[in-house]
Amino acid sequence: MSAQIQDSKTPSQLNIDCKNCALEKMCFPAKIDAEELVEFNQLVIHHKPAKRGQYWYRAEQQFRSIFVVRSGCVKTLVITRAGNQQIRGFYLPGEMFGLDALGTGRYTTSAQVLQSSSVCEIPFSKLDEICSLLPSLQRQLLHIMSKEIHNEQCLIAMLGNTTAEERVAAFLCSMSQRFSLRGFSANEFILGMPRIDIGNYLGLAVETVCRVITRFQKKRLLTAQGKHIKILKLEQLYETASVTLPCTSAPH
Amino acid sequence: MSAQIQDSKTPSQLNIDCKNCALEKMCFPAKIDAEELVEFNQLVIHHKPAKRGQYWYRAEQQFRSIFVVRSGCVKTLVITRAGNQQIRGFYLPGEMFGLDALGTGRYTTSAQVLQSSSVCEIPFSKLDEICSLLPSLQRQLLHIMSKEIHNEQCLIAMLGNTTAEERVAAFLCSMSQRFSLRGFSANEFILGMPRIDIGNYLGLAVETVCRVITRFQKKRLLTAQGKHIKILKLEQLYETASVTLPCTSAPH
DNA sequence: CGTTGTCTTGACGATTGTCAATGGTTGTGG
DNA sequence: CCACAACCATTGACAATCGTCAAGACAACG
Repeated sequence: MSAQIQDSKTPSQLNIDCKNCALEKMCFPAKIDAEELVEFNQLVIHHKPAKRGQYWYRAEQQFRSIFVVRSGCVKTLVITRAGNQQIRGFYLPGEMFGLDALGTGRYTTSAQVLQSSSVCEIPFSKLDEICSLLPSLQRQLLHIMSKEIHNEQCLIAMLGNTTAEERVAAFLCSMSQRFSLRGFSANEFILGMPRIDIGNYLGLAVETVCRVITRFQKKRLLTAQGKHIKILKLEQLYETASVTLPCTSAPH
Repeated sequence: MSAQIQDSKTPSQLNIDCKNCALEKMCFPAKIDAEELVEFNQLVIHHKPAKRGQYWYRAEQQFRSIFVVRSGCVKTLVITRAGNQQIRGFYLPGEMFGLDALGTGRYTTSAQVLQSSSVCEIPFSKLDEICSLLPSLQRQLLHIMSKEIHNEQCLIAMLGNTTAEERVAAFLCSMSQRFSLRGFSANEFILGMPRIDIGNYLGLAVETVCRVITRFQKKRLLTAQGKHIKILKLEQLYETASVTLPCTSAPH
């Protein structure tokens, strides 16, 4: 089952350069200098936008690349023994996925496009070569991975909360934070994923997610029209989330 | 608040050598050669056993070292806004903690001794130096971090389960696996942590953890006498856990 | 403009948290 | 070795929360 995105159409590279990318400051090459950036740019595959539902890789496939979201939203998931999908993470612009495969040599999750999104692919064999020449890049990679660990610890914090309100609040705070760190508004954003995926991710039924959001609206903490979220009382939302945020993905 | 373990008594180094350590095969220097191991061993601080309740580091403190559990059990935790502790992870012999600090330069959790345990400390500044000389060690560090990411994804999987039975089953399976990977029995082990910490970790009340374990005993899936767990039907426990395990810490 | 998927709400039953009580375990100091 | 004090594990009763089922509104998309 070679079910990569290349199956249906072969996406060619776009004429995009790391140097001009809006994400440059928060992406992989954030701390390397101009000359090195040119070199780095050459190994990156800047894919054309991919449509909803398509896969960047599937669980068990051999590790080949690390990916960075340029726009849109990507989710990672596994299929449980019962045959259900369980969502492991959402990735917003500037965030990196595929890192978990580095240790085992195989992807442990599948990565699927949620909103149509553009993604950059960094083949690891080449990255590894370059890293051994550029200590700063090597260090940058370590930092990104450490941040990833930190992010996941924060997700764990979120899921460790016992009540649905705490979890949903923590989820929204984490989203707010991630958007904010990428230069978007911390108070108003469009969620890239449907409620059912949020529920799956948080270990809650869709209906519970909806009801909690409705409750938050009645308390005037926020307004929500579908995926469009506007947070009115961020501080109070953080209090509801209870756990020690801020947590997620600072620019690398 | 300099609340490290050194406060009460200054633990001196033990006369222990990485070369003779039972964990050598699954620890940090697993893949480096004999000469390099000597060098590596010199930078490791082999601490004397620490007592229950003592801290190895606290959240917000400046990152200085990575730690490896040699024996016993260590938990990492944060204090929530409400002033409660939330447990982020348990670390068994051969497992490494403190990795999340690498990116931010500060520990994001506090690390506290559960069962009295021995720990090795690896000062990072020196490790960083050695790593730039030994590419194999550098690569090993990346692998360890990637594994850590994978582990946490598995925890996320566990917490993403909606029912208490699924969560507790997943927790026990994960423990079974981790013990097994370290050469202990997969079916019979002593949990290093009290029920209340398991509950906290899983987002469940203590009583629920107890009741689920009692239910498992009635179903003859396992027997439990306090912390002593004996799994009778591991396969069925995995089915109850639902999520795709195996997941945790393969030897690095 | 219909089709499909998503969001929202209500009703009800199952699960889980809270409170309270009891017995067991572990560790400490005499 | 014993006695005591913490701490821990377990169980029951009851209330709150959450999942399930069902139905309808809304939105996105071809």
